[in-house]
Amino acid sequence: MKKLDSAFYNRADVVKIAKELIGKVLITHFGEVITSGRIVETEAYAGAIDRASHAYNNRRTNRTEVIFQAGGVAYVYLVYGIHQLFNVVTNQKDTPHAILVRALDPIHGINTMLERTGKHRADYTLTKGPGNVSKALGITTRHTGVSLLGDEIYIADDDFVVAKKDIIATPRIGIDYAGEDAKLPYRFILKDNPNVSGKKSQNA
DNA sequence: ATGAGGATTCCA
DNA sequence: GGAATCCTCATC
Repeated sequence: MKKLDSAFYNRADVVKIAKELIGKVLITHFGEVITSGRIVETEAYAGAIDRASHAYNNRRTNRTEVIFQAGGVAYVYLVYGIHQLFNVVTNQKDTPHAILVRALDPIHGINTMLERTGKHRADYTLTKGPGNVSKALGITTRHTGVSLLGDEIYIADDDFVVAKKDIIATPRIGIDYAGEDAKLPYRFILKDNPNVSGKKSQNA
């Protein structure tokens, strides 16, 4: 397993990186506890020019500041007062690009994921959807700003091969407020993977 | 100080 | 289809 390095995260094309993250492995290692899963769904958020992005128009607030850091850190925030969403920050300092990880195929630590989520069966809902990804891997808003080059949270390449034709681009989910930008094909899913979130009509 | 709204999930 | 739930942000 090769941990992705700063050269991977610091590139300029956030949409391309979002696509490349499909098939990579997201790992959390807190204390002695390791959980991981293969990334099967991502969404790119193109910063200043993207109405769907929290950093649209270079909006800098306490919350969004971490997105302006150089690529390779975690951006974790709370939505609906309930769910914590894990993002990967990319590009250079002051260019606020981020990629939301929306679904995983569980690999390691499934029993721990069941404990964390309070679920009783390891079915496809365990890491389906961005709220569930964070919950299963134990990621919370405390981890916003954590480096992905460290050992607590990181992404690795285990040489798993994803065929180009098995990666499908679609519009992003839950961003109707973004006007025309809501139509951009910035969401990537691994074809036919049961963990992928959204309705069937959103996965073609 | 206040109020509106959200990159969701779960159940009916 | 609708509630849960609370932080963030813009505005007053």
